Amino acid sequence: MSVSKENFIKAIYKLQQGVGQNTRPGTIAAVLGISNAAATDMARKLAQRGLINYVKYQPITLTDEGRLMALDVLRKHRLWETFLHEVLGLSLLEIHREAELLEHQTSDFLAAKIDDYLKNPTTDPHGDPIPAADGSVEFPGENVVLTEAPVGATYRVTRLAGSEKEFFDFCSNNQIMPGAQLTVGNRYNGGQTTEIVINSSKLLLNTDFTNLIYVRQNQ
Amino acid sequence: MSVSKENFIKAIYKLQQGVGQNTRPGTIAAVLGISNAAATDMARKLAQRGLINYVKYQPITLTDEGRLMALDVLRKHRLWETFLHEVLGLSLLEIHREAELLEHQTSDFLAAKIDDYLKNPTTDPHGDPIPAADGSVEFPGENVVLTEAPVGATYRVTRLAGSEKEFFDFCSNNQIMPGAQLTVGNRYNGGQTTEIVINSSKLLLNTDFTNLIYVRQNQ
DNA sequence: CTCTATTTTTAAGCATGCTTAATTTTAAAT
DNA sequence: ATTTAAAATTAAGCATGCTTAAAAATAGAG
Repeated sequence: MSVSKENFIKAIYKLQQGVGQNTRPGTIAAVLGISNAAATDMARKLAQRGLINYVKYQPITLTDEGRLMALDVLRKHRLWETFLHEVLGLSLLEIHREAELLEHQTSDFLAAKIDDYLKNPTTDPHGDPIPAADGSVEFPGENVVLTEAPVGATYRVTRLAGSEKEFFDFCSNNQIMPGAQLTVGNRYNGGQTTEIVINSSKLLLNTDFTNLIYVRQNQ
Repeated sequence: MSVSKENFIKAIYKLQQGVGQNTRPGTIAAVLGISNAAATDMARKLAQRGLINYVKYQPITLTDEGRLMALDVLRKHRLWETFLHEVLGLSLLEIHREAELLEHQTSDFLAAKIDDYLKNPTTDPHGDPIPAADGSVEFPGENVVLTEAPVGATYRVTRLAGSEKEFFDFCSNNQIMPGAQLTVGNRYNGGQTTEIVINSSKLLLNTDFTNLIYVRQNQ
């Protein structure tokens, strides 16, 4: 399978996971940075190979085979991220960039070796679950996006879902990382702004950041 | 630069290193497993980009820029081989196969991180020199191919230049690896067969294997 | 319910990196 | 020196994965 096809399948999988997102050609095209026409074209090809369900003008869904392929790529991506972070000390931003390339050139054999070396981790450094070789995934339990976490409670960060330098720089400058503890102090702006307290600093975050931070309530 | 172009440039570099080999399109095509026509075509394109010197019907040479590119790919290949061998415990055969893919998807940044982690190795597990980031290479000193090593002397293995499973299986079954000590006992068959003693076993090797084993005389 | 704006699809075209077949050039043998 | 075999080159064609532009379908606003 080609890099383009793997990325297309992966994009569909991720869009299906996200809330308020759709898997229409235009959305996929925007994610991948290609034209709508190219996305439609690719959809036709992948449907023919039995990887997606595609009816003209309808949203796309993955077949079982397509889902397995997406999970395979995601597995390799997240194994690399974990490896690059824990072994080579790359930052959260850097691991994404490198894993994006390496994921497509990784044999099942090599993935298994990395998995062994890391002692079969279940989440990557961003807090995303790492699918097993057979495609099974343990979805994290009672996670909630920070935008919607009730005021007054204390949480642990479980996941940083961004991919931009600005976001990771901010997180790293403020010790926001999976495992970190924070309290939601208040909400302003009709819910657009969330006040959190972390490491005795008070921060005001807008939804562009709080939508990317997932937390789990303590106890 | 594309994977095809990188592999083409790399093939030229390696053929230039080898003795009794040439850098004509047909030879390159055979190494890469493509048609002569495709090799000629690629030669024209790379010459246009200033990476090779190409005159119709003449052997190809690398420009300075092309040589640097070859060394960059080779550096990444050999860093990966070293890393996969030393950290993940892959065999000499396995590291080649995996590095062949990873080498093209490795940023200079990542290569530097791997290099640091390994404490700047100068040779890979096969005994091949690892070019530095600036393209400088330390060629091993008084190496000689086992086919031509004088009879009666004792040597250390410096390099295993093969890429086939059969060769590596044989080497690994007989403790032939960089650093191993051996004595050349005799030569038969008009030089086609070399008798060596290694680990108190006597082995008779033909040129298809002795051409791939490099040694340095003790002291 | 109709019109319009948006999205999707189709069509045509392009670069890359291959292929096979035909032609040209070179090299080797007599 | 000439013939012949091998190698290199050119030409034509194909699949992939894109592009832009035009046409068709859909969804949303009024």
